[in-house]
Amino acid sequence: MADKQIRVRFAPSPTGGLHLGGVRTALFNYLFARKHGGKFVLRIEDTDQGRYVQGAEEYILNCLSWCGISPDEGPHKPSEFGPYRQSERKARYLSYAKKLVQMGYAYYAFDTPEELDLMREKFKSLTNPSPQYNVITRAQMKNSLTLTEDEVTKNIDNRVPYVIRIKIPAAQNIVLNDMIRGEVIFNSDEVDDKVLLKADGMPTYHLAVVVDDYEMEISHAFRGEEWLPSAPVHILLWEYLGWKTHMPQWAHFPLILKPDGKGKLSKRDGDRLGFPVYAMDWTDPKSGEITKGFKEMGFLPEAFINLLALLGWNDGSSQEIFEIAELAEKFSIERIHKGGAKFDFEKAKWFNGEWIKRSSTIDLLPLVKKVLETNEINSSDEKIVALIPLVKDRCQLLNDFYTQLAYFFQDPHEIDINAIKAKWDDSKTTFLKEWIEELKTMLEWTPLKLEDSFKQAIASKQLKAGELQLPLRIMLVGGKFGPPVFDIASLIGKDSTIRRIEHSLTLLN
RNA sequence: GGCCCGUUGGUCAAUCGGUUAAGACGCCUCCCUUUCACGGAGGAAUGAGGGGUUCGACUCCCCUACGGGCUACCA
Repeated sequence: MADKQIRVRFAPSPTGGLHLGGVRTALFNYLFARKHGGKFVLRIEDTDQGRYVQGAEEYILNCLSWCGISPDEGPHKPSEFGPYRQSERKARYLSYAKKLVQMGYAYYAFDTPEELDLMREKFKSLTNPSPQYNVITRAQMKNSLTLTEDEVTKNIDNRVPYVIRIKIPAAQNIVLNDMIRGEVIFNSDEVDDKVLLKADGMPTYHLAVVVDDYEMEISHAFRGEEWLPSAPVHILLWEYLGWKTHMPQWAHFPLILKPDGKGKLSKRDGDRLGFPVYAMDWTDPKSGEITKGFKEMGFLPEAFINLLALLGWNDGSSQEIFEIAELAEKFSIERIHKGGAKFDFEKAKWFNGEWIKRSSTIDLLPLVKKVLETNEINSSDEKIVALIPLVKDRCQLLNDFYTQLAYFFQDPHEIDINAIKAKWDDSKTTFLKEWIEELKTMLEWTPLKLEDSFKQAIASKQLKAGELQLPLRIMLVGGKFGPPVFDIASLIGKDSTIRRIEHSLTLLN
């Protein structure tokens, strides 16, 4: 294994939006490949024609590309290991399935869905609510183990629909060596005769994953923990196909769980709790329904990757902010947790805030510009460049730049006038009216001059700066937030400053 | 129900037999700041329970409890 090329794969099925757990699996694969100088391949598991969704494959590629973890090989970048869509590899699965039947490791089964239901109903008991198709039950079903050879060939000739099932041996220990969990032992009596080849001629995941991992020379196979129970089927298949010595090293990643209750995180939880679950916006081609993604929610890909990497993995130090190259350097499968992690959106936002703070103005410029544009604010680059340093410490999501910047471009839509009213009186109105007159004659419109002017005027009226500076801010920006007030006044200009004060004054009457 | 995986503060988590059980998010207090953030200093908060093994267990073993996954001609 040491001298073998490291090859890993991410194998999503194109059924919809790309879940953050999927991105993390892709990321861990990518990091492992980078760390060991291997190849990261994308394989599309589109064997379920009923669940296939138009556009999902391209969308997945876009997500990975946005995250900066584009695969080295895949349908978009073929090499000698292709094709990379399982639907395009159909013929191979059939021939391997037949080979397994010939060798006695699999068999034809002609049971209809109704007959399967019937069987499950018949064998159902309190102690066994979901009977399997296994050593016991297969003897009573319609398959090439119970039928005569003639009957079987007749069925096939008559195009009676059939599936091919693996024939799980009785009373055998199947050992999985998992890089994260160590040795996991399964008893073959507990695993059922999984369908390998479906009636439509397509393989199930079980067959496809081992055929493809073998043919694509995958050295390490990583996937979510939900696959652990079917691992014995895959191990048996590697053995039966005579490829045991080529079997990849397995690792089953812990699941990403719902923040509140129980269970793995789903798209629904995001909708319910108000945070994204998909990497990017996903539009369902049938319903047209849009599901929000991290990208559109205002996440930086660097932050997204960073927070995902730390969900179930750490380098053993207390460092939390990593860029992708550093992750690739420090990553190791052995340091991945065994237990699932609840997703915490607050912490996710913190990561993003850290990355915004770390990003340069120039890197932020196009992103901020876009946020402003989607809110119908068009501005020169120069102005945005001047503004970004003023507010970026106040933004956790890119979209926060809109709230933090809008009042530089337009008068505030809403003014928290009640916050002013509470401690207002005529003397303050008078003061501002007089100060406006002074502003009108002001030649140098700089923060410093403005502050001087304001403070001197205040002093001469025997008022306190604190009592008027906050109201002034609210008049200019609409609320209690934003950079130093005289910076704002200076940047929005004389006319806007005076207009906004006057407007608030009329509201106060 | 069965099988499998897991279990350190509310959350993410360090520890790989000997520590006052790190750090981070969130929360609270204070400082900085006549706003909000950022930053700084503090604070509350953790080994599921019970048995072993050991001079010594968060760490190793067993049982229980709890959580999760799987149990499709879906992946």
